[in-house]
Amino acid sequence: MIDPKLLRDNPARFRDGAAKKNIAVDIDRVMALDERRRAVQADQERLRAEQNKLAKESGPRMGQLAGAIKKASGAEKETLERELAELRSRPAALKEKIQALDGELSALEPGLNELLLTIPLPPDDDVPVGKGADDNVELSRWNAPPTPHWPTGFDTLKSFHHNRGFVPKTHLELVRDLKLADFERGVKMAGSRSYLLTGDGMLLHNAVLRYAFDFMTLRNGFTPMSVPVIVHEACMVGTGFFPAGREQAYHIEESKRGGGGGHDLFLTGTGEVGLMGVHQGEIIDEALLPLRYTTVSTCFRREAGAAGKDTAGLYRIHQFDKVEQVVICKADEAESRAWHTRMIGYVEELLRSLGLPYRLLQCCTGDLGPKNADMVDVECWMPGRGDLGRDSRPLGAYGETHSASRLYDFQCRRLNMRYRPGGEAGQGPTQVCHSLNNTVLASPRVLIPILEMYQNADGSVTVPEVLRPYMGGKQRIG
RNA sequence: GGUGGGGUGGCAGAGUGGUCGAAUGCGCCGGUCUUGAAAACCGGUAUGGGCGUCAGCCCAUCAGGGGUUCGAAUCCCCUCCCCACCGCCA
Repeated sequence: MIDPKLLRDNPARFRDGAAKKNIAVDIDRVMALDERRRAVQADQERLRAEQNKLAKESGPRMGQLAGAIKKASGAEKETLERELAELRSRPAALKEKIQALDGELSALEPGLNELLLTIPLPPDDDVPVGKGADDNVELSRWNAPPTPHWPTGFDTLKSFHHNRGFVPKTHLELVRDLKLADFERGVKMAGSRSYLLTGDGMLLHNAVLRYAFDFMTLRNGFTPMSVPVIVHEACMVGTGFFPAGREQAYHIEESKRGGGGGHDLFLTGTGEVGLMGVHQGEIIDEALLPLRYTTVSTCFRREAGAAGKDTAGLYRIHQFDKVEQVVICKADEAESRAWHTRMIGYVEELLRSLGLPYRLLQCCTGDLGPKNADMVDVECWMPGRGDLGRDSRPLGAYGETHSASRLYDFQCRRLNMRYRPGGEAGQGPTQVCHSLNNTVLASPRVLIPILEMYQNADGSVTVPEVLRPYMGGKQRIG
């Protein structure tokens, strides 16, 4: 959520931000509702103050009178009753007014709160303005240098054949021929975009996840975590995936079961939700910041609206596993930016160690979600992807494998995660934390570049050297 | 799933209709004393929101929601969570 105070001070900034992101929100309506709410609230508070004062002043007298009336009779009783009735009439009138305002508030607030949740975080000024993915800007490329295994290295400007001397198979062909995955049975069991990983396919999947997890925890000091992947709606709203992405999440309607009770639950589409939810509603000890968490978790995505897109293979699927990194730091733009660079750096180092050519893309404003101020995607080279050449074989293309988001306080405000500057003894108000997140590695999607890049002319696949310890020393598949 | 007991400030723990945003202890911060520290003593110490140029004022919050009442931490209803025992279970 954005800071309502900032909205009041500078609505134009949020109007612009939403426009740049291509997100439709009626800022003027939010402002009007917000103003009305505060006016009603102020009225109500004034009346309450009066009510409290009256209760304090005349309350005890009322008690006395009520007691005296019980004992009294005749004219005396009548006098007392009259006095009591008079004392009661004023607070009673106040109460009616307060309740009327209460009614107005409860009619107003749900709508306002819902609208506030839909206002996106404005993109940073240095994010290029654009309509969609086509306007993203390439920041850098990394091409695999020569190795003993591949003396030529790999240059993505040249064809796979030129680089390696043979025509590559696509990952679909490789997993079929090497029996690494089974799409037919996956679809039989769970419908489209479902799959099984079998044999060496499963081993490779586990190996690369474990390698990435160890890379973040053992080598880079991130705290290893296991977090829930079925969560309450509050976690989804708090992390900013709802309401905008509601259609993307699997929904478990526990509340609809017989017997009543039970909260609805949602399957998370990324470990980010679980990691960010950990400290929901907490005031974090400043000395513990920045929190650096990493988790490996199964991710569930409905892929609503993606019908017909990337339907084949391991690219776009409903269930996958992902190592995710999250940083929760102080409210400081420079620190947030520094972490962003660092978190992308981890991914670059990881991909380089795997020998996978990649590029960094600065996402344009139109490609940002509601919750980020800035986002950098990492795309790996996938030889079996892209347009077909004259031989009806794919020419190769970059495919998104990572996404690094910088969110300022957008998430932490919704999650109510704060810290007190100056620590325990610190004076002054609490501050909302900043948060960032970035993929470390998602599999099986990353198996696509691994299999396609490491295939050999004879149809086998070499196991990347860094993964061999995680595969019992195995050097080759097939 | 069954039965019983609970949920109060950073923590522990009082409080069963007004004098309670809340005793007391611990912790924490500041001070006195001390060569220094400890002890002792004194003072301070929740969060969110609104108004105000400042000083400050006001409102809300005792798990959450609703109700009774002039007035609720306290009474009533619902929900959630925790603990104990029993049952079931990977």
